[in-house]
Amino acid sequence: MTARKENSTYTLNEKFITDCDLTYAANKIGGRWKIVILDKLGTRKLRFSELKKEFPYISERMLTLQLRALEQDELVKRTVYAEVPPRVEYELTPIALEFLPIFCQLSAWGRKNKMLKNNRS
Amino acid sequence: MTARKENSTYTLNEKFITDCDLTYAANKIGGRWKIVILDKLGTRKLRFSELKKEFPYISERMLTLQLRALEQDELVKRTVYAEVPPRVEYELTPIALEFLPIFCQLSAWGRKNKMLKNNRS
DNA sequence: TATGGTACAAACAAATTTGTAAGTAATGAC
DNA sequence: GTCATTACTTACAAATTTGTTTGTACCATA
Repeated sequence: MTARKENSTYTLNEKFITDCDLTYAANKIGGRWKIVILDKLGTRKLRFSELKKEFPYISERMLTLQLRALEQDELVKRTVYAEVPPRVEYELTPIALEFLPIFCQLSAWGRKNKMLKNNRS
Repeated sequence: MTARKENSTYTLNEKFITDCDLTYAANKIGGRWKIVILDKLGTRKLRFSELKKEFPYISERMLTLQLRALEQDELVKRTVYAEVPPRVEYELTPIALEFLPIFCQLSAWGRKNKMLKNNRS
């Protein structure tokens, strides 16, 4: 959300990349956290504090940032319950659900190729 | 490849994330360039200069770095022909080929959801 | 002897991402 | 009136990623 030079190569490259369907999708789930968060939410709704427990070392800041970004991209729906102490639940939207089979395949690739790598070292 | 603090939260988080099959795989193709490069190489072998033409604003340095990383991860095979002027060809390895169907699905997701977004704005 | 094309490498700089530490608001229990 | 709880926010700092610029090795050809 910081200001950015309009015509830096950085920005031109970014545009080029998000024009492509493939990398448009990839960017939605890029970075260190988004995929795991979506994956966790794939099994069930979770509150902020429950999510935090899933990732032992994530900072609250990071978790909030990622959730906000996912919300912005309409991959996650946020529901606030006006209680004290507050309760907030996060769940996947329909378009995020479509990612789940892809995650499965990625996961299968990972499982397989981690094994191959281990058997050689 | 730079030195890093061994037990920073950053590193702990990274370990946590690459332990997971899903994010292990995601990390192999993460960042701005790897997916597009693999995708281009999915159609045919390409030389360095041909790849560069595919991405109008990429710097040679970036392209080299990404190709090196992909080679390191055994997703890309590099062949040098001892000619003058030099010729180097890049092609996918068998394990990289397995990513292609996943890219297709990601691409389909992108196409669909970019359209949805455009129709609303 | 000078020039040109290919595929880089090195030094540096900018931009973005991720992490740290501290603080806030609301409210009901003690 | 103090404290604990939850889900954050803010200001700051560290780490990583990406980009810019300049330079190099190779030898064929002019």
